[in-house]
Amino acid sequence: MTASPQDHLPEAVLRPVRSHHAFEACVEQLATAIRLGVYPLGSTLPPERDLAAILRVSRATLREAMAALREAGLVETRRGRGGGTVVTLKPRTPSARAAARISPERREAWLDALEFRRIVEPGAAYLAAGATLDDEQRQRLERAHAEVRAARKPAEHRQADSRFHLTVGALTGSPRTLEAVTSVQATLHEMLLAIPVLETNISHSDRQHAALVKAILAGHPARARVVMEEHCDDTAALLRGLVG
Amino acid sequence: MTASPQDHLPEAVLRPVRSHHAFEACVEQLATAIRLGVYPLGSTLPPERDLAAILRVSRATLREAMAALREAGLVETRRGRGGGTVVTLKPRTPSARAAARISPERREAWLDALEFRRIVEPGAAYLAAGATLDDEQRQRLERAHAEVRAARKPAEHRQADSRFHLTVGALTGSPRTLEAVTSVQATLHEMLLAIPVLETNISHSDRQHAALVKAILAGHPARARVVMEEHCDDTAALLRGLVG
DNA sequence: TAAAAATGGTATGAACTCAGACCATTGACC
DNA sequence: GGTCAATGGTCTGAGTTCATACCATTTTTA
Repeated sequence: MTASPQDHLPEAVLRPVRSHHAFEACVEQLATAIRLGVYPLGSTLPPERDLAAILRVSRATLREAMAALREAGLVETRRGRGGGTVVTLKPRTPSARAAARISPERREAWLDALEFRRIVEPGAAYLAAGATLDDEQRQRLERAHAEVRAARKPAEHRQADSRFHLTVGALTGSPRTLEAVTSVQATLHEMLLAIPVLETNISHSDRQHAALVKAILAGHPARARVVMEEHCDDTAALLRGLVG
Repeated sequence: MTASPQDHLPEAVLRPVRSHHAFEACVEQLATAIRLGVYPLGSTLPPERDLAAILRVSRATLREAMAALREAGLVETRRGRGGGTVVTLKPRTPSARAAARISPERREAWLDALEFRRIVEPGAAYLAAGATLDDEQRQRLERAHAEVRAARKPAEHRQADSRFHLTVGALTGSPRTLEAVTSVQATLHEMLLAIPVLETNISHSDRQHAALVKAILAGHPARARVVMEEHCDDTAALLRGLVG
């Protein structure tokens, strides 16, 4: 039994406790959900009381977050029955804004996200393919895929792609896995908006999506994982070249 | 563009923002680090000011957490130069306490952790084997492995095993991956203490550890991943039978 | 032996968060 | 048209957390 902490584990294992301001964390989550297209343009967010319960936060705090979202132009709010908060943010066009200078820390975080994604999303595909899916779940996956194919503008395509990956994560039935996929997609989305990326090869990407859907619906975990790995590798290769 | 939120993603994507009390989160993290053996019996925690900085929390809040740890008998504190807070918690013997009744929610969370682990730890092994490791890192891995083999009492073996897996996570160089491994190991540790598990097959487990170390040091990612997958599957099969 | 340094211990006022109650507005339903 | 339910808007007092000092104790070092 040693009398000193092991190796350099301590510094690496202890993580910052959540950010001071709860309302900032709420803004973060809601803005991410909106940008990723979980709540698309024109959709209504849940009532404040419900959202507060979901985020485990007081209504007062949630309302601060909502005010910030309103301020930033992501949503608008109407009172009264049938009212609520509606998404007004149009999906941004990728690379619409010139890439701001990227801090080294952010660059590190981005590259880390790509590595983590290479683990998490293929794992999610594996789990989803191994799960027994009911008809509704199968339709959900096919609908998400159809929306990606149907999207014409780059901005819509980007959101539909996020939703597709989140849907795969949701099909795993594993909350932790979905949380990891969400976190990874949020960072990926941030990267794709900040980097003036060349037009991605959409048809190539769609062939991979199609193969993935097929493997999941057919219940071939190993196949689904390989396809997702290739998909992640292709995106990562493109992005790494532009970031690193 | 629809006018309603997509599918059932919203409920699944939005996560509770944080536990209300920052000091509870600190207690949680520190207690986990101590129980997992990151800070073994007799080791000294970092000074309060440093810990507060690491956890991004005020010293006042950190001290509340420390008081709780003292209260619970995990640590003792001495003042003055050369003083500090020392770990006094002896590692618990697995299944020393009769299994308390396990709530359905906890059971769900545990099963979820096993699924997530099946993704994360093999992924970490893959990354670690693919990374170029310097001599110190290689020695760290071998030392962690040696400590597992050297451990005689079940309680010490349990901690050494945790540290071994955390070490693999740390070797990936990916903060997100290490965070995921830490979270998974914390839940796994909780399970192993709460369930009156049969004596695990230590020699079997050690053969897998040895194969894993070999694959990582030799730089064979695919091999490392397969070995870790089998290792996770074996543990999971054992635990699932007792939990589910 | 005295000073300095490193550590935990204490105090204070401001900012944040919470829970719960109540108010105001609007649309749905009878 | 009237009633009511669902929704956002407001208020308040208590509990938490923070940042920043300053104090007390012990060991190291000059």
